Amino acid sequence: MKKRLTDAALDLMWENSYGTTSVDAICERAGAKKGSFYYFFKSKSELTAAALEAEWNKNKANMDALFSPTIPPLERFDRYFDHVHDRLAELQRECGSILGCPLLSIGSEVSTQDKVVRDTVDRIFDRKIKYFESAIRDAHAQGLIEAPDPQAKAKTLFACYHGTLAQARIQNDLELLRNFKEIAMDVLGAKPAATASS
Amino acid sequence: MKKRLTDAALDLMWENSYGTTSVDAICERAGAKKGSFYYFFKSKSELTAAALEAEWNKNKANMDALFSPTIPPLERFDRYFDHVHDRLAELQRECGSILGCPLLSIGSEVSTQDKVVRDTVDRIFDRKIKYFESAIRDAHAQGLIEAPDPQAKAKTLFACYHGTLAQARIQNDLELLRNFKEIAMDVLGAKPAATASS
DNA sequence: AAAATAGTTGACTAATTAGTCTAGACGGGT
DNA sequence: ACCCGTCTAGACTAATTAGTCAACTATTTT
Repeated sequence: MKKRLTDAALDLMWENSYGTTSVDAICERAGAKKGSFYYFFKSKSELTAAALEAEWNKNKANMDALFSPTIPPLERFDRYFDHVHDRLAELQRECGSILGCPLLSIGSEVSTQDKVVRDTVDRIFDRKIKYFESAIRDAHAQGLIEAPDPQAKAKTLFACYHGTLAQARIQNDLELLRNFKEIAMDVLGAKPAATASS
Repeated sequence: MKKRLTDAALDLMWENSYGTTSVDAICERAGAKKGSFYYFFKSKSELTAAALEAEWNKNKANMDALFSPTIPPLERFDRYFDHVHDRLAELQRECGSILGCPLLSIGSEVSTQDKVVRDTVDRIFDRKIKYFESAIRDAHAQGLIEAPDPQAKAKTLFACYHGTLAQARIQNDLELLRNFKEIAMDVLGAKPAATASS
């Protein structure tokens, strides 16, 4: 039931927003009653933090696979961006909208008002950037890109990607994400032929 | 009074969010009563659209000056990013938080639910990108950067910048924006010496 | 001065909100 | 059979929400 509640919360907040997602609506979708909700979580804010952490845990294994050191470093990005693209396309079929990144949407919405959720978003962002950072460091070591400061480069690419996700959500346009691979290589300063075996 | 209402709305929504900014709160800050509100605007949603348009009009002259063709193209970006940085720093002194870009925060929050506001955000984004696009085209013409598709490059830089603004808001950290100039030049592919007279 | 227009007031509604509370269901251990 | 911790049920509160409305004032037009 705890899982049903966090799942329902994330679904609703991702599709709509934190503010417009009521506790009643979460309960209804989860098939729970108010009492259960407040048995497991002491507030909507805490549930949201738990939901974001749960989403992270659900995706972690996949992230580990996508960013496996066995894959050529720049190809990791290719696969990751493809994967997100495909998932957003699938969600669009279900709900009609490009939803972007829930961490960014929810984080940006509540950041000035809700410390618990904000800190959770912050923490998860940090973890995600580490994947970028390590792939960039590997790419640099192999001479595929020039990146003397892998962490800075990772933050840049991360920001660029999330900006694109946000735009895609606002404009409800998946097209922006279709060729983000090329944009990413551009941002990273990779030579066009450095990715695949061309 | 109409102006007082749109000003109040933008202030509150920028600092907090669309969802947590109530009509009552807007009225109180504007020194207006409910009746006046609904005399000028037929809904909270329409007021928001008006507030965003008003904010755009307030900034337009400044944007025109910052992106004046009389300024070397890459320097326009330098000045613009500096200007936004300074403004956000000033707002931080007033309210304690880095607020990011209201268009992105509000747009991302309401995009799946409010067509009026969403379309307004969309329109204003388009206008802003045009400044980037034309500066990039000029920079390309002068051989400062390689940008065969200025519009695509403008969208990329725009997305990257807004991603960084969003991160700055979520992490409440202005530092991310301090050296965005360098990041931008990196994204644009400008040679380090191409900006100033070094 | 009369009339029309523009703007203001604040009480009102009906719905929704997050969160509380008491009573009880369920199952495992003794 | 009994207890006890985990979990569920759903009525309840008190506050807040967006939006309405009819009466009022101020300003302009004729």
